[in-house]
Amino acid sequence: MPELPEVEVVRRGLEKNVTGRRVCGVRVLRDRPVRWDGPQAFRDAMLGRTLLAPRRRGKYLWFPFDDGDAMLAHLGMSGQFRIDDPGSELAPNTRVIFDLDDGRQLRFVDQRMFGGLQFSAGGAELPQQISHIALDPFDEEFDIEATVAKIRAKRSTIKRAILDQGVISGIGNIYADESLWRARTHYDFPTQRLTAARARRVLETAKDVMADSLLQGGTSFDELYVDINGSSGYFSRSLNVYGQEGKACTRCGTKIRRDAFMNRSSYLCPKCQRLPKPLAGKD
DNA sequence: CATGGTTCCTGCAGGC
DNA sequence: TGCCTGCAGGAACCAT
Repeated sequence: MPELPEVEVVRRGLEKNVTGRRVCGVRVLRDRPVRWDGPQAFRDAMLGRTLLAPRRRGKYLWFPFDDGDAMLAHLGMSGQFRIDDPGSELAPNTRVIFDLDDGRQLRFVDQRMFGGLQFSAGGAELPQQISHIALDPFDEEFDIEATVAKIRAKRSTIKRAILDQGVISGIGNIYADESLWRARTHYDFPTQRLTAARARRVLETAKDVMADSLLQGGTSFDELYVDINGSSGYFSRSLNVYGQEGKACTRCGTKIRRDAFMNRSSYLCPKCQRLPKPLAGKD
């Protein structure tokens, strides 16, 4: 599932391959992933545009045009960008194809179609559609102390807070679990009871985990996440808790547990990651 | 307004 | 064998 490191791997691949290219053809094979004003309008808006180096905030990616507009993209669960020769076989679930002026194609592939593409008028610097998305920890302007304060002010729990893209962007279920394990913090730790030091540690750890993953090309479990050439990353080998139910914690040997959480999963070491003592009750 | 639950999608694994 | 259910999950959307 593409989270920040996976999206960044894709962005880097695209940067090398689409920067300066002009879009001279657009084919929408499936309407659903086009999240803007219908496929025909999208096609018209994209035709003839010259792409600059793709940019990223959190899990969002956008292609600025040389005229100030942009195409905004999100990979969702299973989205991929591929650069291919026009004659090559289409990957299953290819949704949109862009012909580039160097004779190659940029293809958007997405099995589950949680991802999508949209046109963003004036969005080259920052698409207005994502102005509510917080900075990610790799952004030069990311303010860790402000983020710590934001988290501690919430009436929620730590994992919900770091998954909230309006608080800090780029973190999904995998890196949330891995970060909380490394920071020895339970996913349900109440945000209001976090010390500033613990909140800071969780955020610093999240950046570390994602940086480590980036060095290995991201996390891949199957064909659902690959880079622009269709290759997988290797970080799945380094996972300590995510998907490791029943295996021994690499720190203490306790069996990793899977809890249902937010209609999905949370993996944790029940010994390393504990809840704070309950506050004295009113009764 | 803040918070948390629901929903969109497809393909695959596991049970019967 | 084949059908059915559950599960994977980002984020928009909706209800409280």
